Amino acid sequence: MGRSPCCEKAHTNKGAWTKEEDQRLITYIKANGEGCWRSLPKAAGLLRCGKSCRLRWINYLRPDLKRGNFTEEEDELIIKLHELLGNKWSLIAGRLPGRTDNEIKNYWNTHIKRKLLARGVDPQTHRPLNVVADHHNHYHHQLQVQRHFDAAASAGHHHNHDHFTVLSNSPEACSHSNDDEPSSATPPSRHLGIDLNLSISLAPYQPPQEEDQPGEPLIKQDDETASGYAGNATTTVCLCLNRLGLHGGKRCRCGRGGAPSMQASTHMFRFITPLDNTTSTTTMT
DNA sequence: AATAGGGTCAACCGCTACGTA
DNA sequence: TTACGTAGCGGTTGACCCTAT
Repeated sequence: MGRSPCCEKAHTNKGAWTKEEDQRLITYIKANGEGCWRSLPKAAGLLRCGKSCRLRWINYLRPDLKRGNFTEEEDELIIKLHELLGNKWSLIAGRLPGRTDNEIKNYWNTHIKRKLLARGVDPQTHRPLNVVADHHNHYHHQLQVQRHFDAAASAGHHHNHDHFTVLSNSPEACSHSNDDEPSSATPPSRHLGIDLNLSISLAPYQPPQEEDQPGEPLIKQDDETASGYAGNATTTVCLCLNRLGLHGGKRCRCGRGGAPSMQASTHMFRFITPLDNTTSTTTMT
């Protein structure tokens, strides 16, 4: 019955990490890099579950972590991203370099929730507490945006600061929003006041150089990021939903996504998101 | 000084998604 | 197509810390 445990529980430490354990983990990852968390504990000489090692590294030991208090700007960004994405902490964390999903989740639950309540705003719906909200439409909008995020996040970029833009440039892009949905009134390439210029990146987020041109609803992928790691090799990311992923430097041949015949311009991909029987065309550049 | 209560946050747990054989 | 293994995510827990009494 039930699933098998992720590791041998009988011989693993639990609870707080010691300095010695931390040092072992740091030393091992510096020498061998991240990855293969299951086998890492044994290789590093740690009596820990692989999941525990991964969590410890990601949430505490990673050298690029920004420790310390959240700034007011970070607060507001988290609030806006949460309004857009809901409890997608890893995606929110991707927009806040040096912050972890766990840290943001904790901060949300301990500080921001209270802050919003003090403002008279419901932390879940981001609507005034005295308004009976139409949650369905709000959820629907979030879901659709999340599908875009999830799709790209699934390309294996989870903790590498994926950053996306949902460019709601056309009425169709927000046709699922109800009238009081804030996004319906936001100008192109901005959503809830956030620059959501969409790109998928394995590198830390860099703000876009210039405004995007108005046009179709877009999910944008930077040229640099389209190449995976910022380098010369071009690794195409296919975002056709069923075949999402990296294709080893070759364009996807699924016929819907990055097939060369689909688009004359380079780095431009399209995919169709069959959401509730409406066709949402998304373009990748 | 002792202690109760609340706040914070690191860590764990269970689940899902995805890759591969 | 299916089964299995692994990585990652989000919710929850509990130990520790701080403050008020």
